[in-house]
Amino acid sequence: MTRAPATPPARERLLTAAGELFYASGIAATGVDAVLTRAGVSPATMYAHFAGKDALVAAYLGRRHERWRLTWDEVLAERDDPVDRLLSLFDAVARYRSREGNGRGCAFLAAATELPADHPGHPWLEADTRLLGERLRELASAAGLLDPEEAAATLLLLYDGALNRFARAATTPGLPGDDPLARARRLAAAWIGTQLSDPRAG
Amino acid sequence: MTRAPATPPARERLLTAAGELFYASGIAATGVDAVLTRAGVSPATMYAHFAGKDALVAAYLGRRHERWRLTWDEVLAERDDPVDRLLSLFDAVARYRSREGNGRGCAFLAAATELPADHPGHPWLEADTRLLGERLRELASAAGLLDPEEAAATLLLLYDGALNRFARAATTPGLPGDDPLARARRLAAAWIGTQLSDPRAG
DNA sequence: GTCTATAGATAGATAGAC
DNA sequence: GTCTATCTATCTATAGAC
Repeated sequence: MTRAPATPPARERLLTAAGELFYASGIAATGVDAVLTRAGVSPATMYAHFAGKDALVAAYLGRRHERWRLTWDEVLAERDDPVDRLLSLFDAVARYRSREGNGRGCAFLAAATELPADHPGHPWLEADTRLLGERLRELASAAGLLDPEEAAATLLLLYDGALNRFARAATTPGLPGDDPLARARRLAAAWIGTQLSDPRAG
Repeated sequence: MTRAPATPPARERLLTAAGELFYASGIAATGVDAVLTRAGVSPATMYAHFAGKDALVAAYLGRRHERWRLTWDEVLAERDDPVDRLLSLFDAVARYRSREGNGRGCAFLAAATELPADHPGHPWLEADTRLLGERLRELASAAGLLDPEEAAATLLLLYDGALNRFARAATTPGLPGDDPLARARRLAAAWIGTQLSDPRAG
């Protein structure tokens, strides 16, 4: 076990700076130069670690996906009740937010608007969506919901809604209602209730 | 009444081209040059009509806001039942989409990620959110819902969710469930039902 | 109102030394 | 692995003519 250096290596500082700037100001609008300045790294060093800006963007998205997945894993490991496990999506977002402070909504959806389809970071956007779809289907199935596909679609809708509301709130204060995450969870729980007692409702 | 020219004037062609490119590829990623080429307009002409790219972006957002508002007005004018009027939000989105074909979700939310807070187009992002909040509150109130604030927050959540699902579907096919707009409307209608019969549910 | 040609700023990326 | 200095392409914007 090696001792952690006082200053993280350049690659690490680059990813941290990229994560902050790309998320806060958008990917296209953030120049490589801004990332370098914030990281305190020289251009040559960056290009020694990453093939170019595109590769840095892809690494940023990959790291974000990984952290989100681990957070969700962590929350899932704490839940036993099948319905709680299905609703863990919203608890995981809350935990991720308290940790990483993503006050501007979903980084992957934002990136989806900015990146062309052939961008090297694009697979991570697909991975994010696939993870959500597959897990929600499995958890809905395990919770005994008759139509896991329908359940996954409903929870995904509420999840996307909550994240989008964060993005909205970041630009315009004074919106109706606060804590969209809690609201989305409540709505999801109520909907799941209707599915358990009467499979044809909803 | 003047006759419409065979070729729209440069200003019009610029706004059309900007609308297509900014929406499809993102604002920051789209150069003025690309807009000029698509519009078939020279740089000098563009700068005669708009102070700069920022002003063009603001005009693009303003036009989009106006068209969306008019579409919603139009749908509202066709509805008499108070609950139908509240749900008209989703019908208006459907009509707007069939007309303008916004297959990538909400342009204002996408712009919110890209534009800095002091950008001249920013007021339009706020106008979009304010329009949604105020109208939904009024319509919920007129529909006799006891807590219009709560209703507006719920419908806004579902609206944002549906639009985000479109953005997601544009990058990753094969998601659970289709037609997020119809799903959002169904969920909204069901929720409104619980509010009318029992004000404390939900 | 519209064009051609070009200036000026900034972005992404590289060379070569330590 | 990391730096300073620089190159080149691109982008926004302007000058001056028709």
